[in-house]
Amino acid sequence: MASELSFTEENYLKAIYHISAESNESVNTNALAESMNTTPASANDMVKRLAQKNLIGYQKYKGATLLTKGKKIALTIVRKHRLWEVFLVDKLGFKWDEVHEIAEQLEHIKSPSLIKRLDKFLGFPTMDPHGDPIPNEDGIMKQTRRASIAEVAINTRGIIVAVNNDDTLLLQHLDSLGIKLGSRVGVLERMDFDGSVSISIDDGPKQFLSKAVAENLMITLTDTK
Amino acid sequence: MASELSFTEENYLKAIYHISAESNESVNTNALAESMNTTPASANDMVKRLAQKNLIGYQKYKGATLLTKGKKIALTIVRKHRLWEVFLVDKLGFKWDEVHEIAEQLEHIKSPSLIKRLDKFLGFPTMDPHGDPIPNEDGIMKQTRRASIAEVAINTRGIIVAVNNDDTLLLQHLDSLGIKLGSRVGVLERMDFDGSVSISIDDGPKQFLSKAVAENLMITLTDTK
DNA sequence: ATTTATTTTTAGATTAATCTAAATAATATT
DNA sequence: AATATTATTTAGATTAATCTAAAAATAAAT
Ligand SMILES: [Mn+2]
Ligand SMILES: [Mn+2]
Ligand SMILES: [Mn+2]
Ligand SMILES: [Mn+2]
Repeated sequence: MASELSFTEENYLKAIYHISAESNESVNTNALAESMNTTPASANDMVKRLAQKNLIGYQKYKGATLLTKGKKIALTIVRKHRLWEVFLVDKLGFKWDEVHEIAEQLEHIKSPSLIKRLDKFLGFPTMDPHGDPIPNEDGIMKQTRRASIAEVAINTRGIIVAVNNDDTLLLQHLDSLGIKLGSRVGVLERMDFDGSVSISIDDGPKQFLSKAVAENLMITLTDTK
Repeated sequence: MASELSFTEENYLKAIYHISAESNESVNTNALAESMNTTPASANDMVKRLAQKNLIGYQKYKGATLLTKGKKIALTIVRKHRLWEVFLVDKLGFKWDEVHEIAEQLEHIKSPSLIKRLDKFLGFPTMDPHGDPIPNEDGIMKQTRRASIAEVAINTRGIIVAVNNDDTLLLQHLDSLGIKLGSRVGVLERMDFDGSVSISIDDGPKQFLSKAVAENLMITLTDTK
């Protein structure tokens, strides 16, 4: 049977999913431990547990990879996390930099019908407040083509669809600049010296972003004119 | 510091609250164990833990009582449970007999601002879908005067505000009779032989209720005419 | 190819929450 | 008052999840 996973097991599966989504490689113990804010010994213990349950593939010294069943669970957690974030922002009026920790708890509520109804109540959203795609019930999410403002060509225009960083300080900085999801961005100039860029938001005045900030701002390419 | 209670500790506090709400006596080990679906040994262990934390008063062989701090926590859990039940019914369209188990999970989400916003989003309700009062932030709830249909005088009129039983079979039976919270009831007759009663719902046709059903239907007294 | 450094795994402890079975205390019954 | 019954507590184990410290394997550097 499904045998009901613990919150901890679910969180590990999600961490393995997120880490391997970037690298496409098997997830090594140290990276997993760091992501989970725990020790390599603990991560190793859990990896063995999850392998036992046929949720991940694991061989000694060779890291972990999600198996079909584990990946499906991970995507369900991601789906719930992002749907709840939409609820918190759209319905309860939270700001987008306040919702992650609460969603971290809500994502573990076990009730398929709850998520079905929540999805409908929210109007079947495809993106969370940070622009990350929401997997559907089958774990499929439409991958929008993206690039960071730091790497995009001059004169590129696009729409901000994601911020690759949950750091509250960054999110608040963006708020103060009037930058939010859905903002239309034009990339005007790039200083080769430090990688900083000048941009305009919604055809407003020129503003400057450091490379560190620009790297975290993902846009969909709409127009290169 | 608050030191963050576990779900289990919260559930025990809530159970102690509910059991002692009826009897006004200290809660004995066996009753607590039964309510928690566990063994007396486990309940006894937990009672010692909670006493250690000054949440409950406890002396060997003399049962447990909530202390100020523990009662406040218990009432917060009850508040969250009932607010979430309102959400599930009013916003997501669940039926009132489907929400308890989900609320049992949601009640443990830790975020005061979430509950504040949820309360506002729901329009500051004072009753949950089963007619139970929702404690405010200070743990105060307005106690409506209630009586069961089984004990009320003939010709009493009132509004159904609670069903004293979570049994799905009962709740479905009531649904089939068109009886729900907020229904206006007139008590027409009572058979002394078996305690069954005839009533009308919302001035509709005469319907019969067994004593067992009538006992679980609580009304507020509006009119004795 | 050795040596050094890093990563990964194991061994052994700890804490929360639970259980079974046995012991003890409190009640109830003769 | 002695005995039987019931309620409560303790003793000893178990499981999940975690840790520290030590051992083993792999990778990197000389
Ligand atoms: Mn998030
Ligand atoms: Mn989580
Ligand atoms: Mn309930
Ligand atoms: Mn609960």
